[in-house]
Amino acid sequence: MLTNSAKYAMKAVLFLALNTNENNKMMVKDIYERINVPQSYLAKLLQELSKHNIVSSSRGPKGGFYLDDKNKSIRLIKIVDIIDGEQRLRSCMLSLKECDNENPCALHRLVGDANSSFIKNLEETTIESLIADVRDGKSILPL
Amino acid sequence: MLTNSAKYAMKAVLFLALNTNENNKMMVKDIYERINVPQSYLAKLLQELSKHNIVSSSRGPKGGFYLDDKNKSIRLIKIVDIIDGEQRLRSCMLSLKECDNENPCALHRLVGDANSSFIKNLEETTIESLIADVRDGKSILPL
DNA sequence: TCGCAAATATGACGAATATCATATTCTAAC
DNA sequence: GTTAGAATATGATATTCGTCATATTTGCGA
Ligand code: FES
Ligand code: FES
Repeated sequence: MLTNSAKYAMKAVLFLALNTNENNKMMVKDIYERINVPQSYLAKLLQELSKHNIVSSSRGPKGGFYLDDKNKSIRLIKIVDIIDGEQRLRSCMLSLKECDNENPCALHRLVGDANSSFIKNLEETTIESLIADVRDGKSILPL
Repeated sequence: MLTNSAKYAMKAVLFLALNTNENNKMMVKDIYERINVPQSYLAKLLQELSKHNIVSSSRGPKGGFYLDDKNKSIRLIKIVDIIDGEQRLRSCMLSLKECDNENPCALHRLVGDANSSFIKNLEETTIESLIADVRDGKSILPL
């Protein structure tokens, strides 16, 4: 479903959303232990996300990664599409084409609307709204 | 979610369920094109499934793979657990532990009951009942 | 302006998945 | 029995994913 890289990226972005802003940046070396992602790997992922403007960054002393308000309004789907590619999440269980409700493969009804509703949720949910749940204690940021 | 191998295995088993029985076996070389799976790869998968008694087989002239009635009453989950291992399907979106509804991670509600209901369906559905849909034209076996 | 602290770029390596190939073993049929 | 046709066992290779390491670039602060 999601690759490990995408999960790490999510954790990182969510963590940044909770702990940073324009005036409060964080460096890779201060993040990786908190979210349990290998340091260099995290660096690479954040650089990739930065290149695509999902997260913001600045170099030099006092530099680091952070999320500004614009970043926080980004939808989750962008993260996984950038890290995993757009295909991975959307391919059918049996063939390699996209799901087709008209001509469902034998497994289609087993997965039900599960997958498509998951995708839809990713498309609709912004980083911002997701972390609200964490702040409210409705969900947690594990590890 | 499912590995490519698991998808291939599913296709193969479903195909065998539709086209074989004790008196009507099929060889790898007559199957692989029909389900669009590389020949040697399919062979390996079927051998693995055979070892675990998901499919039946016999060697020598007139031999091949097939599904008997007992095989057809097997539940789909066994196929994926054997090919992918039991963990893969069941790990949480963000951490590596199993999902916990008490302490849901930030993404838990996005995937909703999607994943767990998919697993449940796999646990409940037998090969037999699944191919009934194909026979009835309710679903297809793609590629 | 200089030096240092950070991200960035690049690429090497390892591990798991996907694929291919071949030698061996079993067995039905003659 | 012998033979030929099939699965089986084994392992080599390719590709993708995950991880690590390092040289380079950029910009803040003294
Ligand atoms: S058509 Fe195959 S999962 Fe939807
Ligand atoms: S607790 Fe993370 S997906 Fe369920």
